[in-house]
Amino acid sequence: MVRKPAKSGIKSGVKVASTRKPNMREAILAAAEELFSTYGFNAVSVRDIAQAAGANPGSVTYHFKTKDGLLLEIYRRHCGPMNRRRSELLAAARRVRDLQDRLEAIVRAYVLPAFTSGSDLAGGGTRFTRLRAIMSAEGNEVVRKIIAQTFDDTSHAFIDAIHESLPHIPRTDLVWRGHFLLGALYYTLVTPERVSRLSRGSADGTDAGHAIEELVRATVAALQAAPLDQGAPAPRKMAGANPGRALT
Amino acid sequence: MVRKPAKSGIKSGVKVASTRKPNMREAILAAAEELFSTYGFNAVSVRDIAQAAGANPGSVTYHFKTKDGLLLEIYRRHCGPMNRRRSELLAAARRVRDLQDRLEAIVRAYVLPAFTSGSDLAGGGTRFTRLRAIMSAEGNEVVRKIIAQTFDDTSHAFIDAIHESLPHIPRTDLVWRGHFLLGALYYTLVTPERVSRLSRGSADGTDAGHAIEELVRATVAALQAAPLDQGAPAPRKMAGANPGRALT
DNA sequence: TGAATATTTGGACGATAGTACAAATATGGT
DNA sequence: ACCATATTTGTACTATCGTCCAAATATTCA
Repeated sequence: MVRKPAKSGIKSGVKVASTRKPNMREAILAAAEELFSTYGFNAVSVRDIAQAAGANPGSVTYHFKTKDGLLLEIYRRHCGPMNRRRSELLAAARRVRDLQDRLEAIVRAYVLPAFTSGSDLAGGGTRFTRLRAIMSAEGNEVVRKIIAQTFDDTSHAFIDAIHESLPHIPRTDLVWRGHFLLGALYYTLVTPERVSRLSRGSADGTDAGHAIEELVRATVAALQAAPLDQGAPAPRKMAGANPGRALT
Repeated sequence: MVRKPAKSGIKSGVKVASTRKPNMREAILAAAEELFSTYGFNAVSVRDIAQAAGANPGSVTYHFKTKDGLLLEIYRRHCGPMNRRRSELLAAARRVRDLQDRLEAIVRAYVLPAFTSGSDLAGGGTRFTRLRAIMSAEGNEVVRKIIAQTFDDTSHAFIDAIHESLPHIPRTDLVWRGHFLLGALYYTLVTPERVSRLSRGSADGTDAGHAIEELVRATVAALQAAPLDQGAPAPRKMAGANPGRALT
């Protein structure tokens, strides 16, 4: 890691009785989640995590075998609950009668679980979503597999639900717009203070509730836009759009 | 770096006469740009760059002093031309009579320079934009300063132009939607193959022209959406939205 | 050509990375 | 209390990191 000049108040080599962790495994997971989601996977060392958790570097190896294993466990922790919550909200949204309201409910069902932390572990919350954002940019190998087998199903379900509300728009366009939604969501969580700066203080980038509403409003409008002409799109390919890249 | 199992055809220690670089400095810059934009700043070592450029690790130090200096020089290379092109296109867009067309032209003026590579260096192209995307996620220290003093002006100019076309929408909402545009743009460049996969082959995520059109269409619609009620937004703050985070 | 300068080379430095492992300690059931 | 097991600790190993530097080589220009 590069940052964090200030050493925590713990003097090296001195035991701190009051800080004894009842479950070190959980403490390591929490510390890793926080550090990874802040600085990225590559920039954080196992020793950084151990120190932040008040543990010994060897403990990390003992509980999770490797650094990748630790990342894997974090994903395992959150993916299930988050997607389950999404499914619940999606099912409820599907029952909304008014088509306009239903579409908005669907989008909200997708966005909300990424922000709220549920029972502080269940949904995942902003920390985990921020982690996913960083991992998608860094293109981590381990994450790619988890995503493909965990999130693609959920994404399909949402696209399908949206397609039902907007049957006149080709699926392809809806896929693109869902893709844009995810990008906007990630970027909002990764750089919350930029909005504050650009709007000269009139908006607060750290106001999650407001961010959700803005995102939902914008996404619904984007989804409803007229589809592109099926005619003749530009043929040019992107230069070096490296094939093995990550996702979600 | 973690990937790239296959060693390039160059045998170690054997001179390759035909591959002699006339300008090693440029070769290093190109290699660094490609590697950084693919694997991120932290995951790529100076030695990786030197090898990819057919240079000696010491040469990198000689030309750019530090790894950060190399990154800085890459930004210097691209920021000027890209923002100049944006200004040109924005000026032209402002002259469009029809309000709807003008708005679309403005958005296109923002998006286009991020995709096209101009004279293969001038505009920057997808490689540089992909690099910016990754750097914003990794939260690099060096980049933060460059962004604040280089891109914020441009962003303001675009927000202002959009505001002129949509005077009934508060600036705050337009800032949010511009923010979402940038996130969508970044995410599209970072994970181009995901769209292909989710749309079951009917769309090609590496088709830059199509991506641009989809992005413009969606963004214009989002910008035109009715603003949020000024009423009572949710008060909750995002957990751990770490203050020192990057941007653009 | 020869001297001055610019660049490249190869090796080295200390720091830190991920991981492994034996010894020390804590824990829980009988 | 005792033993078996689970966990924590401290340390060490190897690999690689960014950076430095003196010598070797290329280049430029009077």
